[in-house]
Amino acid sequence: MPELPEVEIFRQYFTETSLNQSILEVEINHPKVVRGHEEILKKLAGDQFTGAKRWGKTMFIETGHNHILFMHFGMTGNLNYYHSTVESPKYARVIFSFESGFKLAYVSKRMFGRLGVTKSIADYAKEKSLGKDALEITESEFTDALAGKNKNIKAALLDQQVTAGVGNWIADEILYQSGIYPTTRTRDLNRQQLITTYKKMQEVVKSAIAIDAVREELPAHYITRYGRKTSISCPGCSNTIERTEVGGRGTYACGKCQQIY
DNA sequence: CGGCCTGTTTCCAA
DNA sequence: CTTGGAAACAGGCC
Repeated sequence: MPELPEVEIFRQYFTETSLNQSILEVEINHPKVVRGHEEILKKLAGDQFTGAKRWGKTMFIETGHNHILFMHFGMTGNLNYYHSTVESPKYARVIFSFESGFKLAYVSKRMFGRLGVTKSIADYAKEKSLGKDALEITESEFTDALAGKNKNIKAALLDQQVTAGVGNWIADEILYQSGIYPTTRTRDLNRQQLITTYKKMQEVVKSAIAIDAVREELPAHYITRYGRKTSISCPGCSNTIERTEVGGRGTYACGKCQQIY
């Protein structure tokens, strides 16, 4: 699930459910997903969550004190808010109980995600070398960050140090919408093509957020609408969308509508 | 049983 | 320093 749009929806969900109520207890069902000392997470008991921000695929939760809870969701994480009379969701790895009788679970099936406490968002971003968020980065910052890179454009888009938030399916969609084949070397793209890529990145990310990151509701001219199980035909030319591997990741593209430059 | 997966890190090679 | 490949993490689904 969690690329930028999904994490943004998690952030909205969190904001609507979990703010400004006392935390009674922090239950750690699986210590492996906690980065750093478990004790520091437990100390959130008695505190409250006061706000939530997002940078790329990471969510940052502000508290009444001077520490920030970060959550990264890996490939299979999400949040679940429910009443304590209801059974906790499967794969709930960390559970925050509130005075209200509700709970918030950090759910992670494959446990690739991590959560923990950091001093500030800037500290975390620096430690992880996060580039500017895909929605925050300006056109010229984006083209500057890509200029001269020798790696293929898909790998560059996935590089969180270039811009943070783009994941595998968004990268495929950006390149499909831009008419650029994923293996094109970044330095072989001219400025105008990089600007197109930037604009399509904004468009894809924003439209995914607008439909609450429910893939099936993406526009009909998107190729990533149906996930990756069924073979689909290109909305532009009706050829079958090909599946290849680029940078070790499954990649979908149209060999006719996307050019190698 | 084998292959695949919306992510990241680490190690190694060129 | 840059790039890319492979493995590892864990659990399911087809």
